[in-house]
Amino acid sequence: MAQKAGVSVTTVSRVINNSKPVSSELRERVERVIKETGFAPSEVARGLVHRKTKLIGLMIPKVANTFFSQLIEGAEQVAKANGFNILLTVSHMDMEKEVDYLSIFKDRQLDGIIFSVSQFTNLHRQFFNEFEIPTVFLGQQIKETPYPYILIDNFKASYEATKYLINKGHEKIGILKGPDYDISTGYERYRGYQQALQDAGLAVHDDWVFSDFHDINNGYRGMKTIMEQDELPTAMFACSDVMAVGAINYLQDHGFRIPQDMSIIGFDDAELSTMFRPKLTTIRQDSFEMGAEAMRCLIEQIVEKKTEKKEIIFPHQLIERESTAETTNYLRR
Amino acid sequence: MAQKAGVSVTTVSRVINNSKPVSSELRERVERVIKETGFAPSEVARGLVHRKTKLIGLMIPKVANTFFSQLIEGAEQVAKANGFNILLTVSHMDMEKEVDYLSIFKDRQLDGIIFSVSQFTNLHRQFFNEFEIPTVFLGQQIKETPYPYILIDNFKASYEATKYLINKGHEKIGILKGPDYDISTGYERYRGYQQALQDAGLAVHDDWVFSDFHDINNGYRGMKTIMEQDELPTAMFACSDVMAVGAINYLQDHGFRIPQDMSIIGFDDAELSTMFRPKLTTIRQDSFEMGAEAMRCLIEQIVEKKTEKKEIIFPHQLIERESTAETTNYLRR
DNA sequence: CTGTTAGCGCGTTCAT
DNA sequence: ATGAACGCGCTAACAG
Repeated sequence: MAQKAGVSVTTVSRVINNSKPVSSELRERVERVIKETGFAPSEVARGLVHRKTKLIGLMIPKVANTFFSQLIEGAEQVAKANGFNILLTVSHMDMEKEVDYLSIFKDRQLDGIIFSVSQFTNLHRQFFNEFEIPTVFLGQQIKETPYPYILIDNFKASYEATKYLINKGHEKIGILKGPDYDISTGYERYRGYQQALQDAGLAVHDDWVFSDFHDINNGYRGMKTIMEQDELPTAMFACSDVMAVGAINYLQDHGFRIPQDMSIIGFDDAELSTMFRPKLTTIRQDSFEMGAEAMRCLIEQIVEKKTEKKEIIFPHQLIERESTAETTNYLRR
Repeated sequence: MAQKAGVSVTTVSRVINNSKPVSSELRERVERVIKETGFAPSEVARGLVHRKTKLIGLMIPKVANTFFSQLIEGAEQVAKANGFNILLTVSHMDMEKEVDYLSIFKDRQLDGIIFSVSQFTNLHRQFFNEFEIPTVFLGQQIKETPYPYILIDNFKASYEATKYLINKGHEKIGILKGPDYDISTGYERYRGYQQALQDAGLAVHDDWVFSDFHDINNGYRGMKTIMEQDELPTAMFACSDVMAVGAINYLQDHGFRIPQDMSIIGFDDAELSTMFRPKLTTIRQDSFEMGAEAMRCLIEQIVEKKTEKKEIIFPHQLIERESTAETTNYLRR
């Protein structure tokens, strides 16, 4: 390339990067050859020199889930706009895999990491102690690293969801939640639910609590389990829209009407929640924007070369639709 | 690292790669230091030497779509198992972006590309003429490159879907399809529909043909448009489950019953199709496995260092559920 | 303004 | 069995 234009590689580098003045004659000559050959500098070699790869590691538990797939799109868009690309990994909630991927991120010298941790174990701790790499945590309050995290106030949102049901006259309220070790959808959301009940002088009924991964079948199973109890709730707080839909499926399949026979509130406001009938009353969180903001925050760390502990709390919003109603002549077994 | 162990970098390289015999004494010494320091070789530098990055570029039009999100998971899993990682890009059906990303893939010296093209333009052609990089096309029959493509037989699948409706006694059948330039979901599926009608001596009714991106709102809009005609179909072939769901939403919102008043068959067999009520009759395609197979095929090209034109046709399957029925006293306006 | 030199962190000769 | 020297493709520092 350089000799084709009859100049030194340095000159080529200079016209490409506009890093130093080059006489218009040489510049033109170089530019012409670039056009002709379609030459473009190797990002790998550049990465070696600059110790920057312009690559962001994005690690999430699952792709096939509206929350995360939207989040990916938000992150990708911001990354692209700033000249970064995304290396995507899927952890499937497997903590060993997570740590494994972290070390791959390090070896590949990624410029930064956006990480939706399932659980912060000692191995995670060790990694972040040992290596310094700009990071943004997603969905969990990771307080023991110097890096920002971004999430909604799960406790508050769940408190509001439960309170909303209580205000509708419900006193018997069950919950379909994530696994216990999932801090946000398993632990925090349960806490909010619990607190709301307690503040209203209502008791938590253990038989109405069901925990598992968020998928439709578990929603179905969870609702089934609960409907097999002697005493039945009149409303359910589902910690995800898919859980809510699974629950509604079970109920409808067994002759119950929503919301007349059971009120159900979901969480996420996935596309699902408006295409499903009845349309879901739910808690909205803007996952696309959360992905975008996480990426912005990360890129800021990278270019400013400094990270400050930040807590970014995203707003949530209760959206009332058709799956919830006032308590009135509700069925009893 | 090398001096910490009191050996040359070469020796370190040898124990890490097991490339040449090293005395057990030095080996142990090196291994100990590796353990202690957590040293791992820079993948970037390795990439520069080997001209291999162990990175696969995956380009798809959208993430938040079951078909693609499952496909990503399939591809990621196989990549991971073979020591590759995925650089993910989202094209949003924008052809300029596609070409843009292709050139990024080249500059980053990715080892291979999995590419869901929206439309193969001259710029695409030019790229693949100019540069040699292992590729697998996804979802479209790209015949003009030496690279394999993988897809289902869209024509046949649509033919079967339409035929199924005809066998149920339907003679007035509409279609909700992708945009015209989308070869697979817009063009091929329409062709299959058309051919099935023709073979049955039925005419294509242009007023019952609606084309747009596959999303729920367009399904709703499309169905609305069609239901505003003077003459109405008794069955619809929706070229995606989301379109089908949008259509059903419109119909149900306006007092029609599915399948009694209108039969609807979808396409994809997304998770959606069983959680929605009525459960969707649909054409199943295994997107997870397609992603996995695409990745296998690509990695094979990479390691064997030779590519042969292959056409991989994936099986599809009609799954009968609740959204379709025999024609009987169907409504007329 | 331009070219030469050095070095980013490895792997791969080629000597020893 | 080991290490020194070279090169992967690029940019930064130094000369001229």
